[in-house]
Amino acid sequence: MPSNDPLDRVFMALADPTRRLLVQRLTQGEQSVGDLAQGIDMSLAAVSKHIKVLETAGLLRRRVAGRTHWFSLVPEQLTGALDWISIYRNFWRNRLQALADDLNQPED
Amino acid sequence: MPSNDPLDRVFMALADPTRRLLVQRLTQGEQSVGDLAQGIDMSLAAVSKHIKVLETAGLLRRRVAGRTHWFSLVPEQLTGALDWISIYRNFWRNRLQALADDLNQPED
DNA sequence: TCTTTATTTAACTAGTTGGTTGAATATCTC
DNA sequence: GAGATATTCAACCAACTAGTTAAATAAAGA
Repeated sequence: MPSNDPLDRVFMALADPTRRLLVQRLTQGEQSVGDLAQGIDMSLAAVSKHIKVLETAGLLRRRVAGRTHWFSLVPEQLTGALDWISIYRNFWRNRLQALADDLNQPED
Repeated sequence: MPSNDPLDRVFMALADPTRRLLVQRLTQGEQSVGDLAQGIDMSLAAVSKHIKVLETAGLLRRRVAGRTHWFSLVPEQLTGALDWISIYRNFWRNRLQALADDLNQPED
C-alpha cells in the first residue's frame, strides 16, 4: 500500500495529466468509465486504474447501476488540498504586501 | 527524466509529507539545507534530494553563498496549482449553490 | 596547508507507478 | 441459455521514487 495520508493521496492523484483530464470531464456531470475513456489513447483497464486512484483519494464517488459504473466529483478532498496551498500562498502574498507597504513609507 | 509538465511537477512535489514540511518551514524565511533538515529523521542527502524536487518544480529558489545554499519560497507555481483546483472547486460550489437556490424556490 | 563544515553526486536497493494483455465477473438482450 | 457489453482483476514489465552509504566538491578556519 502506498501513502495513507489524505493530502499525499490527493496531490498524488492530481499529479497526472490523464487524471486531471478525468476530473475536468467530470465537471460536466456523472459519467461512466466508457464515457471518460473516450478519446484517451490508453486501454480501458488503464483508465479504470486511474479512476480508482482518484476514487481512493476521495476525489470522486462510484455508483454502480447494472453493468455500468457511474462516477461523479466529490469536492471535500479538493478543498483540503486547496486549503493547504492557500495557507502558504496567503502567507506569501502578505509578505509581498508588507514589503510593498514598507517601500511606500515616507523616507523620514 | 520524469514528467515535464509544470502542474505534474508541482502536484507531485506536494504529494510528499517531508516536502510539505519543508515548504511550511520556508514560510519562516530563507533557510539552509542544514536548517531545513533539523529534526527530520533522514540523511542530509535525502533532504537535499527533496529540496531539489521542490526546486525543479519551481516552488523554491536557491542562493549559494560560500559553502552554504540558502532556499526561499517562490509563489508563482503554487498559484498555478491553486488556480487549477479553484476552477473545479468553484464549479462545484456553484453547482451546489444552484441546487440550494432551486430548493428554495417557491413551489408555485 | 590541513581539517572541518556544508552540501551534492554517484551507485545501489526496495517499493511504487503506469502501462500492457488476457481472463474473470456481472449484466443486458435476443 | 448464448452472445454481446461494461468493467475489473491478475500477472507482468519498464521506469521512477525515496531512501541508503560512501565519495566528491567547495569553502572556511586554524
